[in-house]
Amino acid sequence: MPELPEVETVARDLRPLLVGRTITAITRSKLKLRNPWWPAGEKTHLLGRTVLAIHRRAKYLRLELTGGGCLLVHLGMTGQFTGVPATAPTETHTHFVFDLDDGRQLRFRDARRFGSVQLFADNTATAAALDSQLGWEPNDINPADFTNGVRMSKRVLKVLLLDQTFVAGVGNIYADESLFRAKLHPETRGVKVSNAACDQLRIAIQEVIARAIESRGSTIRDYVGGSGLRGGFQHQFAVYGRTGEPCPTCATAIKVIRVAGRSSHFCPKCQRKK
DNA sequence: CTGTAATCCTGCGAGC
DNA sequence: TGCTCGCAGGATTACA
Repeated sequence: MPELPEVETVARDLRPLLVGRTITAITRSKLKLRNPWWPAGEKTHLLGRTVLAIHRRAKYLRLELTGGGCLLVHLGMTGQFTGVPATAPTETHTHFVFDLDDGRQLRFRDARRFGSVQLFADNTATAAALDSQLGWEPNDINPADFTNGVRMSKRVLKVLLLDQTFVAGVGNIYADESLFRAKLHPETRGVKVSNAACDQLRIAIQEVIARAIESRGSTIRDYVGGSGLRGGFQHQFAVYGRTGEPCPTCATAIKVIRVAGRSSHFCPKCQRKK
């Protein structure tokens, strides 16, 4: 599941392959992705445009183009966004192929089509619109505002961490790993969390995300980086997907429950509900 | 405000 | 061996 660390890895991988390259051709499958390729009123063109920069915000990638436009990409659940030699065989579920001027191709592949690729005419406006809809980047959380936000909320912590308008970029895996690291139960409500525990949670999120980026993200099944390499952080999971296995701290069996429709893994001894 | 559930979609593994 | 079923869960929306 591509979350912030996976998307960041794709951005880092793609920068040396894409920045300065010009798009010379586009091939597209007929199958619909989550959002329209040409959003209403955004008609512009992509052929002949050069990639100026690649930006990541939360789980979104934005390719800034010459001519003022941008390509906005979300990997959804199973999306892959890779730069490969044009001679590489095209795999099933490839929905976009962008030919580049150096003999490589930028490809978007997504079996379940929860992802999207959209072309916007105004890069600046697109960046601003994203910003207005998203909360803090984990490495840019305001500590006092974070604590206030948690303590003013009656929602359970798991739901709060998945809320992209609060902290942006955390998904199911890193929410569970962060809560374990902060020793907080996923069903504890924000109002019940002490100031000190809020600080621990904020730091836990930042550390988990940073460690995951260092390991190039997590590959459960589908995820690969921008050069096609799998991630490595799945080998460092403390709780996610480890139901019944021993807690790394106390060896108690990890439990899984459903919170807001999502599987939530935790140690019943280290993470007591408050 | 908060919560629940449905929606989009395919692949895979469990169970029979 | 081949079938059905449940599950995976990011973002959004409808509804209680």
